[in-house]
Amino acid sequence: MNIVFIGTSDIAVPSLKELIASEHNLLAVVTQPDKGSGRGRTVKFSPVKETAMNAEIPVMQPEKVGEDNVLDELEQLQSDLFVVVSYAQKLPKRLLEMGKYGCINVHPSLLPKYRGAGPLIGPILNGDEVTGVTIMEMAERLDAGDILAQEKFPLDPKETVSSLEEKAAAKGAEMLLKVIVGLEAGTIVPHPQNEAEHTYMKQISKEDGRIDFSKSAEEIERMIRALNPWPTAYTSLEGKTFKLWDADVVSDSAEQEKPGTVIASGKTLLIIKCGDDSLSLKEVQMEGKKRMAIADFLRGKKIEIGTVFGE
RNA sequence: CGCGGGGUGGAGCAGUCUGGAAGCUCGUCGGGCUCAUAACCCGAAGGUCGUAGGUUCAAAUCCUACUCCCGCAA
Repeated sequence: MNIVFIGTSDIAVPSLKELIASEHNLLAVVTQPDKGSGRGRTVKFSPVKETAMNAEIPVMQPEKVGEDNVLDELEQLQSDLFVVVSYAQKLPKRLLEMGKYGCINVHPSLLPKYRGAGPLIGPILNGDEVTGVTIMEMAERLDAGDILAQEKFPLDPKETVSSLEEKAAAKGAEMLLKVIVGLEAGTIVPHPQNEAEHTYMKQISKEDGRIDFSKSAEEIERMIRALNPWPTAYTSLEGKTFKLWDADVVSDSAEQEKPGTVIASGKTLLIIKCGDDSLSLKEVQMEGKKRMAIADFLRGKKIEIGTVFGE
């Protein structure tokens, strides 16, 4: 089958690699334009572009995929199918109807739950026990298309967005090839999403990472995992940003302490009071420093009991 | 040329401004104390102070270039 792949970030790479390794014919890869990013504004290629270039597949990087000249170019490719994974641009109707088998999307959540920008973050933030990957026929409305395939898997108690992304990317890639086979054979029956059950995750911003210690320790611990690797849950210490990469919930008997206060400090231990229960910090990062185990951090920095974080 | 912090024994840091014997808290190894210990006491090993060059009687410290790591911003 002739396929055009549309995607950008890391989570799209396993799917792209599967397609490259398959018998299908990749006509082109569409990805976001290179832009100066990172420290010192170095221009870096997207992970998808890297992969495509290594496989010597033509790459297109339109500023807006909806422009007529871009669509004309895509149309000339005469692709049977368009596969979209994490592209971050809305696709116009003309493109959705272009391929013989249409335009399918790999979405790392159990649609209709977690439509939108944070499908990986939602399940962790809410403490779900199960999540999954959905492949759907793309519709004009965001993430609302008919479902072609869906598979579930359990979330690890210490799951982070990074670890979940890896799992979902691998699962998605595996499902993708099966779906393509099914489309060709005509054995897949699309079924519509249950609109009544849909939930939506909005884009997370840097500010969402600031920790409010008056929340429960459990809530904060989930937030730490949900915001790893970006933007990372953070607070402040001595006027500097202090990121939390890992922490465990512990019960305490210091009900009267103000949230954010250090209630225990030792050579390998630092416990902060939260609104309900406390957090024992495991891995932290001080502004300008690398992330490190709490024992390493405490070796060079003494934290007195009573110190208050986030002020 | 976006802004900024940093690279010092195995780990985390101080020392750099005001050049003049390599330090702190740990870890490791050996010994002691102890019923015992992650506790305590005694001792030891372990460092091209990111790299290269320069200034100087003398450089971790001052000057120049390079490199790697990190925070912000995007």
